[in-house]
Amino acid sequence: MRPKITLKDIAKELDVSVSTVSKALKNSNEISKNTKDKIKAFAKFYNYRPNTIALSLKNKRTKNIGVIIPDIVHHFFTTVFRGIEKYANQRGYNVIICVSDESHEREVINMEMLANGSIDGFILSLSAETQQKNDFRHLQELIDQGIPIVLFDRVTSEIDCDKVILNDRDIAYEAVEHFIKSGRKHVALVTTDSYFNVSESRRDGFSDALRDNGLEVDSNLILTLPYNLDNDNLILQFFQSNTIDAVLCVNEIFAIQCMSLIQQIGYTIPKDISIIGFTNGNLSKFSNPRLTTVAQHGDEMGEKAAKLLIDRIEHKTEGTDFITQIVKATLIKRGSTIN
Amino acid sequence: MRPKITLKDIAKELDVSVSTVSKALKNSNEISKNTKDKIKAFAKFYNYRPNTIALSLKNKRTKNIGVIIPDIVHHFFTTVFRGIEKYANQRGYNVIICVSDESHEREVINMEMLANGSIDGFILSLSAETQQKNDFRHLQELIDQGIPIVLFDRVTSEIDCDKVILNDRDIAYEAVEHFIKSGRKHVALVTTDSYFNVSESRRDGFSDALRDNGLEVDSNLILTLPYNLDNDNLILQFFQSNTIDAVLCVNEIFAIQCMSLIQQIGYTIPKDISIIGFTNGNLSKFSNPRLTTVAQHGDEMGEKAAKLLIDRIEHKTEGTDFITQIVKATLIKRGSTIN
DNA sequence: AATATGTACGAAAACGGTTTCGTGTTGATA
DNA sequence: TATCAACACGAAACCGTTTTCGTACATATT
Repeated sequence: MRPKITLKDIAKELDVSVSTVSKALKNSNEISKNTKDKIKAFAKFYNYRPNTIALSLKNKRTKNIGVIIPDIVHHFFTTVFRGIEKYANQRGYNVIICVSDESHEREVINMEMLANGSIDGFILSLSAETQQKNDFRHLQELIDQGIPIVLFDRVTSEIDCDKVILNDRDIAYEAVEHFIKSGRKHVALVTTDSYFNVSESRRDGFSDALRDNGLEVDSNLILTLPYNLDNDNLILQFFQSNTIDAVLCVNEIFAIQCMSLIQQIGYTIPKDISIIGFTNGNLSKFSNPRLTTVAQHGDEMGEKAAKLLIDRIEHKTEGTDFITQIVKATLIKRGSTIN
Repeated sequence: MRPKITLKDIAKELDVSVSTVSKALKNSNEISKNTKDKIKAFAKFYNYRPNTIALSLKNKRTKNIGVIIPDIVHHFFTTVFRGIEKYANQRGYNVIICVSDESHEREVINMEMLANGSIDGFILSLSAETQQKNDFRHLQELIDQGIPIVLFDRVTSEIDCDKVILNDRDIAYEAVEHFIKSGRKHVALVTTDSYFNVSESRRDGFSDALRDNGLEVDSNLILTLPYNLDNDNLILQFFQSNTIDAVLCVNEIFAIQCMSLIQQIGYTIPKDISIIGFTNGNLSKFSNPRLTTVAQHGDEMGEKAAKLLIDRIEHKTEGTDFITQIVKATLIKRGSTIN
């Protein structure tokens, strides 16, 4: 075993002081060429790398950013994460990730765990429970301590910080108009409980599009599903007891479930019923027919969030107001709608 | 802004020494009850939390583990990650994750980046390129430095360390026998290039099962697909120009693609052709028919890997030989096979 | 010859903790 | 009353860096 070498080791071996070694390796012109060459050669030979922890302590900057997401086995969040990681690495940052599992408590614990020096800032998407409880004290606490935070996708207006969101309302509007343009008149919405800010925005876009096109918003055509349960019966009943010729689903799973059950009932997609989902993941790409879907551009959201955060950490946005960036979703038209 | 409070701050405020504060907060009996109470109350009021970085430097242990995976937008890897994170958090560890994106260079860069003090050990699954090049010097280097490593799923016999793998050969064998028991005689395999150790094992299980059941291994019935390309034509041609009544696919995407194209050709699943895939993700759960699949129990692999690593870090396995743990896959029988 | 100017390096403090060791004060014991 | 242990605390070292400041020596300037 050949443990890592330190400045002190080099200094002792070459019979100079630690400060000389440090300066030599930074090519300081306080040190003679001769000494520098000697030290550099030695350091290179023994593959010297400065200890990151010591640097963090000294600089009070870790070059780590903490990411808290509600779920990791989830297409959208992983794409966002990929965007964050890609951008952060480019700027020399590591990413520490924690999963809140939709739990408020785990969100708080994870953030507190990381906030004691481990990271320079947070990127997070609120857990379901946090949104439900409307309890953001842990965020405010960290902001008060001077730790920058960027919220993405599941955000809240209660906290003043940089944010990255999707144009949820507008893309839902666009999706519904896409239905209407192909002659659909009975457009349904399958959504989650409204404490999710994104669900609310999507519902707004849905309703606005109907009204603007002279259609009535029928609350019977809005199905609200609990998050992680077996919803098959609710969905079946919904489509059997209502006249529906198009349905917008706020996520991919709902869309695929609906598609499957609709077909099971005996309807043909998109002839009888058109479907549009959110999240352009593999489920949408490989379904039969292919699912028309809202691409949320998670990579882009991640990159934007990381840029906002790192600029804030490095004081590049010193003094400027907090920024909310909007990522524009795209409607990917495939076989589940008439295009 | 109210920055974090340090031992020194408390000491100054209460007019005692830093050492007294430190001891008091650790409830040392060197300190009088009176002083302890005073210090604890003060610390609690100001929400004192020891600085993790300082502790890391002192203890030469960070309580961080590094995870390197080839891809994050990937069901299997995310489930493994979830297992790692869950177990690691229980034991007070954070998880730093980096994505190699199947690139050898990124794998090396990421590991070097983390190896300078940021983490106490690594859990990784080799990138495609690393397996292809058979270049594991970066791993050996870290092991020589005394940094423990646990490999999972995509492992190599060239490196001596703890490992967690799936019983790939056996489960492939079981899958093929499942086909044969329902009367299938022309079993095909859709796989990736063999430099993946897992693909090789699965191919072995496939071949062995055929031979053991008196069937011939026909190399025409083995389709090797490149990793991330549009393979539709290759697949179509494969099924059109061969007599096939069952197909084992080494991953979920291949399985879903095959299912879709097979149906497109006009065959019925599972009447004409049965399908089994690997990875029990959403694609398999929501396909039509539901896909019979090999559940790889990523959570369990992750937990096992994390346990092995942390035990190694904490010297609980001091001196013992390196361990290879095998996770037993399960065949989930659904509609794409005759059960 | 006295002074100024570089040059090349080392000592020490700092980051925020933990821990070992030393020490002044108190009360008990012989 | 002298001795000793127990108690309660502080000083200092240490982890691995960076950086400021001081300084010995050589050379240049007047």
